[in-house]
Amino acid sequence: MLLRDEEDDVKQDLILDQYLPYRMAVLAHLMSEGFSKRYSQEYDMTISEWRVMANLGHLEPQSAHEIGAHSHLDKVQISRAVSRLEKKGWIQREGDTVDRRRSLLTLTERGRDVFKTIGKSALDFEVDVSSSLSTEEYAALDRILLKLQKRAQSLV
Amino acid sequence: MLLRDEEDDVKQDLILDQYLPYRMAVLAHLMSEGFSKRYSQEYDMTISEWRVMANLGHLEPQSAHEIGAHSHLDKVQISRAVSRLEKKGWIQREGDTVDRRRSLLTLTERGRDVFKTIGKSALDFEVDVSSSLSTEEYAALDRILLKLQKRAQSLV
DNA sequence: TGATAATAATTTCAAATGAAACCATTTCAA
DNA sequence: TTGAAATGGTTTCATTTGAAATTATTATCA
Repeated sequence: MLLRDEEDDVKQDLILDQYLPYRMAVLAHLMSEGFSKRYSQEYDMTISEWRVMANLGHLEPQSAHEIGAHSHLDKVQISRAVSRLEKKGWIQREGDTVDRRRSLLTLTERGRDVFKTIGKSALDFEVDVSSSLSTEEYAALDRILLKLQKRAQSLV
Repeated sequence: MLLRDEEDDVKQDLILDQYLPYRMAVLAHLMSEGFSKRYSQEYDMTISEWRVMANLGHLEPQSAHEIGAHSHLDKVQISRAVSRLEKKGWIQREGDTVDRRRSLLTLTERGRDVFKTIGKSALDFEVDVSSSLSTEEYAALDRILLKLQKRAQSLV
């Protein structure tokens, strides 16, 4: 499709507020701000750490590499997040006996509590944000994001 | 609205790929990657620099403060971007005679050429990414993003 | 087999970033 | 007026980040 402005001409010049990648960046930033504002009150946690925990909360055990494949974090970010989380006592590593390069990561009991608490608050936040949308709009957004992500992925 | 999963229960546990703020972050990142991949071939430019230039490309002159209000960049980022851009010879500052704390920024001729070239490529990229959407979907996305942004803004 | 390549994860080092301090100027209010 | 507060912008300093190098282990295949 061609993108057209109000006069139905093909878009000629770039206006930042009307530019999709910019709008996505701003919105993603606002959401991340808004959410981390909630949990950082109680817990000191970075985005990377949160993503690692969320992955483990969903499936355990996983290696750093597996988490990387499901979190859009690179191996350095994960390595750092993991060592911070371990220091906090929220996750633990166990050497993989089959492949000794890897460690298998699991949440500790305290880590699981933290995940549950923050996870709950994350879902609340999502509900809050998307309360501005109708059920149909939410469904449309889901479909559209899938398409865009697939397409954007192919362009990287 | 309540968010429901496939079994039509209210969402109970957080799954990262299905979590809106995460999906937005990933998509925004993919777009920014994809686009900067195109222009960074020819021009060495950061996101902050690009946003400053895009603002000036749309409206000149502007002070750093005005650009900040339209770019979601803080004053430190802008100050740095501006001095880099000036060093490259793409923008110029002129002291504001009315308020001598401010500088009025404009693109140089070369800067405008750069803006035009990259702006064109940015629009091409947007067309590419959104080619996966129908006209209706694109319109829906526009509406939805406006709502979400408004809502997210109110939650920060 | 054994040499080479590939993989998982960590470390290093330079550059980017953010928060707070700072400077210059302007606004406000007593 | 004039002194305090506010504003526009820059600098400083400590932290975070990313790319490339490094270490340890496993896979490949001649």
